[in-house]
Amino acid sequence: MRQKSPAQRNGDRGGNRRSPGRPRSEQARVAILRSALKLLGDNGFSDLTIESVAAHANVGKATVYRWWPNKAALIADAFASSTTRKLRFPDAGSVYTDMSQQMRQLIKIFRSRRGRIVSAILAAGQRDRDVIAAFRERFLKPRRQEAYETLRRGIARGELRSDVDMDLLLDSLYGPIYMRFLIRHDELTPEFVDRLCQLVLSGAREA
Amino acid sequence: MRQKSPAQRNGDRGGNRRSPGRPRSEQARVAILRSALKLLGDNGFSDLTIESVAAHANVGKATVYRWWPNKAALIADAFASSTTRKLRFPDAGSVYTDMSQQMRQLIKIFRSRRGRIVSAILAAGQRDRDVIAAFRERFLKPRRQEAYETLRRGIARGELRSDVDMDLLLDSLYGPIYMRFLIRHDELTPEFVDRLCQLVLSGAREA
Amino acid sequence: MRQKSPAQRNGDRGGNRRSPGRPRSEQARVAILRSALKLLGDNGFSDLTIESVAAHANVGKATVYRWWPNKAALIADAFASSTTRKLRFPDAGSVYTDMSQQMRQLIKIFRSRRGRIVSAILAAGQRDRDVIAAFRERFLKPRRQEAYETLRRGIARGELRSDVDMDLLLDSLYGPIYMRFLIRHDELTPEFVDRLCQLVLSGAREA
Amino acid sequence: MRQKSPAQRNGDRGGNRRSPGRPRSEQARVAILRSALKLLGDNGFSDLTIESVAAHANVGKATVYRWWPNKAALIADAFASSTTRKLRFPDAGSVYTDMSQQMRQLIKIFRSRRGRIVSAILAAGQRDRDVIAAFRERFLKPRRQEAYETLRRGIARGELRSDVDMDLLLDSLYGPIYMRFLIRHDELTPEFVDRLCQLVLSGAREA
DNA sequence: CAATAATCGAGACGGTACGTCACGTCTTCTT
DNA sequence: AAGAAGACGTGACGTACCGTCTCGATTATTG
Repeated sequence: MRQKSPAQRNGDRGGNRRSPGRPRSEQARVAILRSALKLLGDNGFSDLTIESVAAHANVGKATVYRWWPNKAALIADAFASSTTRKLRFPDAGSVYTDMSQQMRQLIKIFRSRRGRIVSAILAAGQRDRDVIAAFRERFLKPRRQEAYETLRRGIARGELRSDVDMDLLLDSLYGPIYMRFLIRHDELTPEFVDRLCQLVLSGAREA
Repeated sequence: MRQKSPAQRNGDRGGNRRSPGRPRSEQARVAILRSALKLLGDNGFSDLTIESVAAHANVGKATVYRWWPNKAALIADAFASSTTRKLRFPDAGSVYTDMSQQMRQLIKIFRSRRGRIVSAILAAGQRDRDVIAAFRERFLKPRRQEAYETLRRGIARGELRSDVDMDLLLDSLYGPIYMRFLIRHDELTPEFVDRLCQLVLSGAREA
Repeated sequence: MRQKSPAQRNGDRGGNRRSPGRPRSEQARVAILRSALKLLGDNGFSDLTIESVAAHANVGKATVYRWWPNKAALIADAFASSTTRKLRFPDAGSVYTDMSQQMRQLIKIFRSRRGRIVSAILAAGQRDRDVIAAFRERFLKPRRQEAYETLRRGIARGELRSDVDMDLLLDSLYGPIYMRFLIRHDELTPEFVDRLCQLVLSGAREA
Repeated sequence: MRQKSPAQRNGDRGGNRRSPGRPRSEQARVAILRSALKLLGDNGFSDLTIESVAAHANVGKATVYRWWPNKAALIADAFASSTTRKLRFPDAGSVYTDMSQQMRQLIKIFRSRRGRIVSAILAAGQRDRDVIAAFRERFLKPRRQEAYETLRRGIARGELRSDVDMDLLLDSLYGPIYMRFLIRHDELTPEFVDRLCQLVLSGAREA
C-alpha cells in the first residue's frame, strides 16, 4: 500500500476501535487521486506538481503530504486505484485467440491517453522502487493470474507443452509490447500482436 | 546532433574560416559529459541537475546551456558519447549461440552500474522524445544492424524460416529482457536468456 | 477580562443557575496558562505557538481557541495570572530608601528568567493593544498605586515638593530602567538604581 | 552590519580586485529596503512577510534571503538605512532648550507613522539581539554622541555639575519617553517633555 | 434514570508563509 | 568570442502553524 494506513499511524491496538480525532476525508482522498490522474494524462509527468494537484482538488497541500510521502507514491496510488476493467481474458476456445484478444486491448490502452500515465509510472518507477512495485502488484500481477488460467486451459487442451514455463512465455508475449511502447522504434498494431502470438506460441506448442 | 554546432551559432559563412573569438573548450565539453554520466550512474536521474553537473565539471552553468538546450539533450549526448563496446555479435555457427551469447552480455550491462544510466535514459525518454530517439539511434539501431547479419546467416544455414520477420523476432528476443529490466518482476539470469532464445527461436524455425 | 466568560457564551440567563453541560475544566485552564508562561520564558515569543502550548498542556488545540481569541489574549492572561510577589514597597522612613529598594527588586526580576516573559509581553504589546493594556492594568497600575502612597508619605515628610507631578516623577524613575531593559545599551545594576534615584529625587525636592 | 558583505562571501583577498561574477544589483537592494519600510509602516510587523516584501519590490524571494538571514535583519537594515536627519541637537545657549528641543522632535517622530517602525524594531529586538544591536548602533549611539556635546557645553557653562554621569542623565531624560512610547500609559506631549527636562536637569545642576 | 448539552482530547481539514533549491538568463571580469 | 563566477526573477519543494472542523468520550444539569 502506498498510503499510510490509519493503523500505521495509530499503532493499531488490535480492537476495531476507531482512532480518535477527525477521520480522514474520503472526499479529499478521491479528489486528490482523480486530479493526479487527470493532470498526468493532460500534461505528462513534468507538469504534475503536488501544488497543482492540491489546487485542482481544492485541497490543502499538507493534506496531500499527510497521506503520500512523495509524488511517485501519489502517482502509483492514483494509477492503482484506477486499474482498468477492460483487460479481461476471454475464453474463446484457443490460447491464440484468448491471448491475442487481450493483448489487442492492452495496446489500445497503451496508444490512448492512458498510455501517458503508464509510461509516466514506468519512468517514475526507475527512480523509485515503490512506484514500480505498485505497478507490479496492482497492475501486472492481477492480470498475470488470469493469464495463467488461460495458459492452463491451453495445456489441458493440448495446445501447449505441459512443461511450459508460463512466466517465460508471458514475458515473451508482453515484453515486445512493452519494449515497443517505451522505445517507440516500431508500431504497436493489432497485426504485430497477431504475428507475435503466432511466433511465440508456436515455440511453446506440444512437440 | 544534440549539440548546437558552432556553425549553427555563427551563421556558417561558407568558407572553412574558423569563426573569430576563443574556440570552444574541448576540455569543458568532455568534463561536462563525463560528469553527467557519473552523476547519472551514482544517484539516478533525480540528482542530475544542470547545477550539479556544472559544479562537478568545474564549469560555468552558462557553458552547459550554451551547448545543450536542456537536460534531456545533455543526457542523450552523454549516453551517446559513451558507446558501449563488448556488445559484439559472435559468429559461432548457430543463431542460438550467437544470439544468446550477445544477450548474456547485454544483461550483464543491465545489471551493472551502467544499467542505472540506461534505465535513467529510458525514463527520461518517456518525457522527451529526443532522448528516446538518441537511445534508438545511438544504441539500439547499430546493434540491430549487426543482429540482422546474424539472423541472415541463420536463414542461409536453414536454421530460420526464410520469410521470418526479423524485427518481430528481435523484439521477441529483446523485449522480455527490457521488460524484466524495467519492471523488475523477475530475474535477469543467463538461464533466462537461454530458455528465452530456445522458446522464441524454435517458433522461427523452418517448418 | 481576556477570557470569554461562560456567561457570555451561554447568554447568562440571569439566575446563578449553572448552565447545563460539562463545565469548563479548571485543570485544562491552568495547564494552558502554565504552559504558555513556561514556553515564553524558555524560548521567547517566537516559540510560543498555540500548537506547542496545547501539546505541552496535553490539551486539544480547540480548547485553547474556545477560551482565548488569539495568542495575544492568551499571553496577556497568562502574564496576568502570574501575579508577581516581591514587589512590595517598604516603608523605611525616606522616599529614597523606599523607592530604591523596590526598584532594586524590579531589576532583579528583569534580569531573571521572568524578564524574558516581561520583554516578550512588551514586544507582543507593540502589535496588540490588548496585550499592552493587560500589562498596564495587571502589572503597572497596581504597583503605581502603591508608589503613590510612598510618594505621598515623602511629601508629608517634606522630602518632596508638595506640587510634584507624581506620574512624571515615577516615569522618570522607572523609564530609564525599562529603557535599559529593552535596548540593553547599558547595565541594570543596583548602583545604577541608586544613582538614578538620587538624580531624579534631588530634582523633586522641596526648593 | 546586517548584510552579508561581498568581502565575507568571497574571502576578501585583500586587493581591491572585484570579485568575479555578476555584481549585486543595487536597484534590488534599495527596492527591498524601501518595500520593507513601507510595509512595516503600513501594516505593522505581522503583515511584513518576506514574500510580500519580495513581491512589492519586484524581486525574487531568494534575492532577499541571499542577503538577509531573516526578517529581523532585514528590518534592522531597512531602519538603519533610513535614519532620520531631523534629530539634530540645536545650540541655543542652554542645556534645557537644546535638549527639550531635540526631545520634542523625537516624540514627533514617535507619534508619526515612523513610530510604528520604531516600535516594531524594538519588539523584534526582544527576540533577536542583532536587531536591537542594530538599533543601538545605527540609531541610538550616533545621537548620543551629539548629546554628549550638548551636555559638555552645559558643564562648561556651569549649568550642570562637572562630575555629572552623562549616560545616567541621558537615560533619565530619554527613558521616560521610551517607556511612555512603548507602554502607552500616558501621553507623549511637548509639555511632558518640558517638565521632564526641568525635573531631571534640576537634579543635575551645580550644587 | 434517561435525555440533553457542553466540554474534553485528538487529529484531519483548507490555507498561508516559511526558507531552500534548481531553473534558465543575465552581467561582470578574464582568457 | 568563450570561459568561470555568481546574482537575478521565477516557481515548486516539503514543513510548520494557523484557526476551523468533526469525531468518540466524558461530565454535568434537567425532565
